[in-house]
Amino acid sequence: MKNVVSLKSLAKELNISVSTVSKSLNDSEEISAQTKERVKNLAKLRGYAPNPIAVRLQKQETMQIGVVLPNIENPFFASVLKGIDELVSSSKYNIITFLSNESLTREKECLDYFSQGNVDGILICIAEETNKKKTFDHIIDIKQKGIPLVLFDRIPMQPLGFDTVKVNDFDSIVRAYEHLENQQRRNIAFVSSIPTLIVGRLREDGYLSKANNPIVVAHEDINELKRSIEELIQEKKVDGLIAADINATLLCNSMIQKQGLTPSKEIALIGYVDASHNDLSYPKISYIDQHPQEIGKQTAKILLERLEKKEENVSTEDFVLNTSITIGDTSS
Amino acid sequence: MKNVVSLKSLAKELNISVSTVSKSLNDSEEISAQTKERVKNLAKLRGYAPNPIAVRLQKQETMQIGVVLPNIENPFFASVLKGIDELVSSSKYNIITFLSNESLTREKECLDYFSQGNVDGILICIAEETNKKKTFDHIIDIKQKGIPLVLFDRIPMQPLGFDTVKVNDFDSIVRAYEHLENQQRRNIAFVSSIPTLIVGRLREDGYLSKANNPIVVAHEDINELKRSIEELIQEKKVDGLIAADINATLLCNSMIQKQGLTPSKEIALIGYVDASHNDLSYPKISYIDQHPQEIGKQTAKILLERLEKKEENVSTEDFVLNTSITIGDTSS
DNA sequence: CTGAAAGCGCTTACAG
DNA sequence: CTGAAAGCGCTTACAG
Repeated sequence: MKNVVSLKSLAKELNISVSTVSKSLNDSEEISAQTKERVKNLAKLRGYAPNPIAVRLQKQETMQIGVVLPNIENPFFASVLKGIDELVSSSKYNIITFLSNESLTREKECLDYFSQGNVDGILICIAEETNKKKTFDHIIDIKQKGIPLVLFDRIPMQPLGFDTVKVNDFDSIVRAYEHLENQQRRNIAFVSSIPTLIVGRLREDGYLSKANNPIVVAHEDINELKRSIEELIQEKKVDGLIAADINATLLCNSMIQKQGLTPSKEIALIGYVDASHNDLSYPKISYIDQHPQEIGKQTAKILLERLEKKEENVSTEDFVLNTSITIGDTSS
Repeated sequence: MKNVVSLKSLAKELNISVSTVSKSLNDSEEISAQTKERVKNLAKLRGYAPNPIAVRLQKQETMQIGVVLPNIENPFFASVLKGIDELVSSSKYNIITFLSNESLTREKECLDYFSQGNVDGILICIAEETNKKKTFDHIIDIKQKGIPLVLFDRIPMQPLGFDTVKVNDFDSIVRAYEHLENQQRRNIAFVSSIPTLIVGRLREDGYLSKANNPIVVAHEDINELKRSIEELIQEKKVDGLIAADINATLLCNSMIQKQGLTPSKEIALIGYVDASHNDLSYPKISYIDQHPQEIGKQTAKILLERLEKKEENVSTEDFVLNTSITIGDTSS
């Protein structure tokens, strides 16, 4: 029903062989200009498009790139995906998107599927559960299959032997700290809802490297975190907050607002937010911009390059992208 | 390099024919239990997985579903995608995600690609540009190809002959209006950044059906909208705001906050927000919950059913899902 | 310059 | 119960 027009049907109509039709459409040197013309004209007329599945079987390429995202509802990953899409959509490849929903089991299923010959390359940010359990065998296995894979954002401390793309988390927080110091903030606390996540630990380390009397408030449970932040603010011992992730940032801002404090007066805040959302809000929260689209683009770029040159033994690279600080109303 | 283990290699190792191996692995009745055992054991031992491309070519199915989203950075669509993923990932299909980025041209490219035999079914929300130009030929063309397609969210007024899934936009706003009326709000304005979008018009119509002295503030340009909202609030002639979309909602809230007004006191607000973001914010904005994941699930469900029974001439259905109102701090 | 043949890795009537 | 053959729709050495 779909592709009634095939190489065979074109060949029959033109009274020539399938091979000649195929070669003509692929602009082979072997074929006379005249024949090519005839074939191409009819092909256009009949609206011929090669059956992609057949081409892939023949070429032994899937033309597809598998992407595993931990959580599409986190705007960070949505933007990363947009960046990936921008690069991939202008290549010959397509994206198959899988969501691990932070589950190790699901992540394994995704990689299993991918490694069964369904994709030519893989882009993955590991799930929270994977991060916690430090189980990476299913990822390392991909190497045996000869499928290029690029890790992004949450990069395990131990090298897994793949290209990686991340931002300078440690430095980002150091610079956020310095920014608050320049605002004469002297009692700066660190608030996190991702204490066990790799990026969360790096950010905390950045904070600890600067703070003389560190105050760290960290809970994975949002309600607990909320209560702790509330206490922290009510005690009035801090005049600056650095939040390690979007949830912590929103909670900090929310608690400050609820207390009726003036943004950036009694207490300054810098953290991580969704840029487009933040731009339309008041107060605009000062934030560390990770340029998620750039992360996506860089990740895709590396994979596309790998796919292009297909050399298996090239050593892997670790890309570290820079963040920038956008100052809003909560620190000025 | 990838699939060194194939039916052929298994057959050779077992000294039986490829067809017997194939049938054994597919649990054919024709094969003896003993042979099946031998084959399956070796297959497991060698880690055999059928080459998906070859299977697809044979079965004339791609096992893939194409999804076109206008804007992945809008949390609404991110959640819809999550809903779609939830259903599709437990089926035999996979999702190929394309982003139209609100461009008609890009949307056409996506559908062209899909219709060239790359997917078995399509899920699409049309781009803003498509909506504006009312150009739907590229969508209607899909019907000739016999590929099932389901439209969601932005459903053109004129029927295109496909299944559709949307929410009751008109009624949603009517109920939001009534909610504010119950709060003794008497001068309720309508604020929109999507005046030309189908859903925006329906929402506006809902508002107009209720308001005696309607005040509509609508601009696609965010900065203009911002100025207009500011004026509207400063004039102090309204005590209630209904926002038609996430951007309008955030701007309204931001302007109210900036004026130092107490949430829900001088002026009430209800609109559209990202639920998870809103839950962590203060003030929590009262909002119309569209249950985007449910939209995604319903959309995917319909397509999967179509794919299952493959009847071509079944009449199409229009599904209208209900929204609900979640009351926050901005109206109580 | 054109075409017959083999093959990509599978499935499935059909024969034995 | 097993296997040889044809075919899914292409591509590409190879012969002519």
